[in-house]
Formats: sequence, C-alpha cells, structure tokens
Amino acid sequence: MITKSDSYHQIIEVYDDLSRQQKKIADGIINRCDEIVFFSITQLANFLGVSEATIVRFAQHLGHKGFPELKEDLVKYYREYLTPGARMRRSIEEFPDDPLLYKSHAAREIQLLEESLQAVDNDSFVQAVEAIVQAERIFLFGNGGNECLANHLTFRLSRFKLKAIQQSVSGKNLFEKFLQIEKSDLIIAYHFYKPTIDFRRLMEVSAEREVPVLLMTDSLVPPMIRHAKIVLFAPRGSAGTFHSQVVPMAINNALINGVASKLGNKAVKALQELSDMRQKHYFSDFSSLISHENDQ
Amino acid sequence: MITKSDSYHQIIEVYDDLSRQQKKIADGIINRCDEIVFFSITQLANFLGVSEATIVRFAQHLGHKGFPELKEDLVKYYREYLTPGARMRRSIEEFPDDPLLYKSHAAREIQLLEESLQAVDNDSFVQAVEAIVQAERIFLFGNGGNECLANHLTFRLSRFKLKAIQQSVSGKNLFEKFLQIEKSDLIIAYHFYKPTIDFRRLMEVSAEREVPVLLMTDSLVPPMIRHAKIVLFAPRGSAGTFHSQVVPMAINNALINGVASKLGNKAVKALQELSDMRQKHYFSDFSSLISHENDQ
DNA sequence: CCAAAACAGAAATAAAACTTGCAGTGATTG
DNA sequence: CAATCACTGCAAGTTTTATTTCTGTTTTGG
Repeated sequence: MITKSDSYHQIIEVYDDLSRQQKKIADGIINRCDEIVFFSITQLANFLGVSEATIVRFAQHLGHKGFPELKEDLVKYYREYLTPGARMRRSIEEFPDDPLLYKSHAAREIQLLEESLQAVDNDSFVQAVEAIVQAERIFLFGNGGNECLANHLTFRLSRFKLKAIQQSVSGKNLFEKFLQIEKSDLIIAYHFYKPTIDFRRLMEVSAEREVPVLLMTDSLVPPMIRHAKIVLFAPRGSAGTFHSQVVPMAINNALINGVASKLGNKAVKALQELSDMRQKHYFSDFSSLISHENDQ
Repeated sequence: MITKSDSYHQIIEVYDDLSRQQKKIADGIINRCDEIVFFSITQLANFLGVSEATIVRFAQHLGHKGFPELKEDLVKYYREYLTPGARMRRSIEEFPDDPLLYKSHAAREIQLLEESLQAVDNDSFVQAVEAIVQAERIFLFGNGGNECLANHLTFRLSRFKLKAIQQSVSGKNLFEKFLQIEKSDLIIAYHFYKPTIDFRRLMEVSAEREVPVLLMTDSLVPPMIRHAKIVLFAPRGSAGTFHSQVVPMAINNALINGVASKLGNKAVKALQELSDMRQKHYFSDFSSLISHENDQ
C-alpha cells in the first residue's frame, strides 16, 4: 500500500511491482489517459479487457478508496498537467519524435508557446509596446541566429513609419554605431543563452549613455539582464535540442500587433501610404527597386 | 422537439426558445463546457443551481434519450472540435483579444500551428529535407517580411557546412544572381499571398534553367506553385489580422532538425568545428569579427 | 383576474456504476 | 507433487446516478 498524491506519476513509479492485468491498467492510464478520463469503470473494463474488480483493486492498491477517487485524480491531472501541447504530443506519439515528421516538430513548438504563456510577463510586454511607440528611433541588435528576429521587427515597424534601424554588426564597429544613439531612442536586443563580449559592451555602453534597452532573452542571469530596462523572457526549449526561434518570433508578432493597436489610425495610414506608392509605381520600370511583398 | 446532431451548436440555435432555468443550463454548457464534461448530473445540478429533473428534461428537449446521451455528445464535441488551441483561447476569453495581452496573441499562434499540422504535407516535408541535403548549393530568396525567414534558414544551414546563400535582392539584379545557379543547386523561395512580378521572373527563369525550387507559401493558386518542385504550405491566419511568420518559422525549424538528423554525424562535426574555432579565437582581438552567438 | 398551460423541484423509482466475497487458475516453493 | 500464494473474474450486494411521477408554482392568454 502506497501513499497517494499524484496518481499518474505514482503509477509510473510502482509500475514494475504491478501484476500482469494491473500493468494493462497502468499502460492504459499512461498512454490513453485522455480517453480514459471520460470512461466509467464498466467502459474501462471493456476497453482494457480487464474485470471491473481488478480496476477497483488497482485503485485501492494505489491508496484510493475506490475507482471514482482514482478517476477524480486522473481528471485533475488531465486538466492541470496535460496541457494542450502535451496532449498533442501524446496524440502523435505513436511515431515518437520522428525527425522526418513535421507534426512532431510542430507539437514541440506548440508546447514552447504554451510555456511562453506563463513565462512572458505581461507588464513587461505592455511596457515594451509603450517604449516602442514612444521612442524617437529604434535600434535593433541581433547577431547570428538572432539576426532574423531583428530583421523581422525592423521591417514591420518601418511599415508603421517608425524609425527602426537594424544593427547586426558586432565588435568595434559597435562603438561607431553608438555615436548616433540617444536617450530618447530605444535599443531592442535579442540575445540568448549567455552574454558574449559584444553583448556586454552593448549593454554597458547603453547604460552609460542612458539609452533604454528592451532585451529579449531566455536567460535571466544578472549579467544578462542587469542593464536592461525591459526584459521579455522567451523560453526556447531545453538544452539538447536545436533552439527554435518560434517563441521569440511569436513575441515579435505580438509586439507588432500591440504597437499597431497603440498607433491606431497612424498605423493604418502608414500602410495605406505604402499601398498607394506601390499602385503608382507598380507598372513602371522603377517597380523592381521597391519591395513588392504584398501581405499586409 | 428538435433533431439532434451537434448538441453544442444546437443549443445556441434554440437558445431563445428556452425557459429561464433551461437557459441557465445552456449558459453553463456554452461557457463552461470544459468543466461540465466531467460532471455527473448531480454535480451539474448543484453547480448550476438547477434541479436534476430540469437537466434531464433539457436533454430530452434537445432530442436525446436522457442526460448521459447529452453528456456523451458534449464529450465528443469537447474532444473533436474544441482543439487545444481553441480551448486555450476560450480559457483566456475573459479578456477577449486584448492587443495588449500577450496570451491573446500566443493563443492565436498556437491555433495557427495546429492548423499547420493538417496543412503541411509530410511527403513534401520529407522531400524538402532530402532536397536540401542533396543540393550542391542552396540559394534562398525572401523579400521584405520574408527576408527574416531566408536569413534564418541560411544561417542554420551554413552551420551544418551546407553552402547556403541568401539572395534577398529583387528586380533586374536577379538575373545577374542567376548566372551562377545550376541544376544541381536548390532554390528555396518564401513568397506569400499572390505572385509578384519578381516572383514570376524567379520561377520562370528557374524553370527554364531546370533548377529545382522549394517554395514556402500560403497560396496554392497555379501561378504561384506551377513551377515549384516542392511546395510547403504554411497557413498564416485569416486576412484582416497581420500575418504572422510563426508558422513558416516553425517549418524552417522543422526543416533544420530534419536536415540535422539526415546529416547525422556530419552535422555534429560541423558544429563542433565551429565551437573549436570559437574557443581558439575567443580571447584574441579577432574575436569580434566572428559571430559569438552561442546557442547550439 | 382567472383558468389553462407550462414549468420546476421533491420524492419515489429505475438504472447504472461501483464494491466485495468467493471460487477458480496458474505460478512458486518446500 | 502437493500446498500455498497471488491474482483474476464472476456474480451478488451496495451505493450512486438518472429518470419519472407527482405536486406546488409561475406564466400566459382570454
């Protein structure tokens, strides 16, 4: 007889000590929990090919009074811990983690996005939107794998007629770039894992010059975030897998939409202006010099 | 008496004809369906402040034999139609679509990723991975808002020592770029919505020169996909909202992981080489000339 | 304002879901 | 090889859940 608490994990723990039929039940609960939470004991017995009595005894063995108590526990687990993303992973787990199965990758991304729901502090998010809207100019720093993030946000903000400038260069050139940045501007920096020399320089100089910094990162160690005015925490999955830029990209997108709603009519006007300009020049030879990308 | 089929929508339809107490039940089912699917009739009666008899009559009014049948129907609805993303949206719908609420944006992204589970054809995905691994060189085309995607994939593929070259220029320069591209190469193009002049040119020339094209798009109209050898369909949400690059980014990431697994040891070696190079030069003055970005 | 109809809840009844005792089975051990 | 033990399903009980009936109440239409 074992003390109960979280039936699901408890089952995994005691699994080896279970009898043949009881293992059937345990397997069922572990693998098909999302179906089982809706079953009555009769349905479950038929589903698993086990007698109802065995199920009751199984529940009691786990320290419950009876089956309904076990089920309640499973429902609780199902609702609290089996997040939608986890459920999805489970649902495609018949082909587990096949790198040639898009679904398996997408499910992981969904899980990361879910984590970000908890991780991203909404006050910081609101502050970030506000800072972008207020800034005189916006300088975006992202190197290597983060260049795409800086690029993306720069492009979108520019479309709102905000003065967004992408600065992907690192090293000594950094200081030259810095000469033009002022207090009223905003620096947006994308930097993950741990601080590099360049990143430290960037943060120190911006602190010195009192330029506000919005930092997107997945690391909250002090050297990373010390000088940042606003920090957006973007979880990117556990080590061991290739880090994905999906969550930071989602945050970018949320920022863009947030900024758009803050700007309101201004944003609409800016987009309209762009659209008009395109119309005007579309058939001229000039056409190929301006971007034609034509989503909104 | 009404014919049954999908209780949930049926309830919404007949809502106005319901009595006061029955509306209570309907409200409960519509708003708190995800809790109610786990309730017995007794629990539900207490929860709603309605007698059990009324619930049974409600179920029968809807054309069911009794309460268990209605519940079964709701469970079915809950499991089939309330996708995880939809559930999440529902769960944060107390603050509906607040543009200053990160959760509200993230929930939408999750929904899009879910759609992509259906939309992305896995055969195409596998072909795409194969094509990338086989290609002599890879030329990536993405303009405007898609530049970030091309940039991202270029960076990652380069890290595997694949010869990935980003080509963001449009217009006449395009032809110059083309002189160096050959049959054994691969073109990866990101283009959404509808074909532009530049895009048509790109596709026509590549068809002429028989260079295989991997196209990522959200539009399947013939002019878009005619000449593409492999098409990856990346849904980006309904019109009216700003299109997000989260799904294409997720596909990028899936491709990267797919390629990594195909390359196997080769990929590991390439990454190791990079890491060694960093170690060697990290403390020298040379350091700032190479990328320090240090996630995997 | 009153009668007829519709409605809702309490209680009784029916139907399940659940538990337990018992006997049969097969494995283990002395 | 027989005795023991753990395990299981059957079937008979017990409890919980679901339905129906009955009765008082509210609503509706004249």
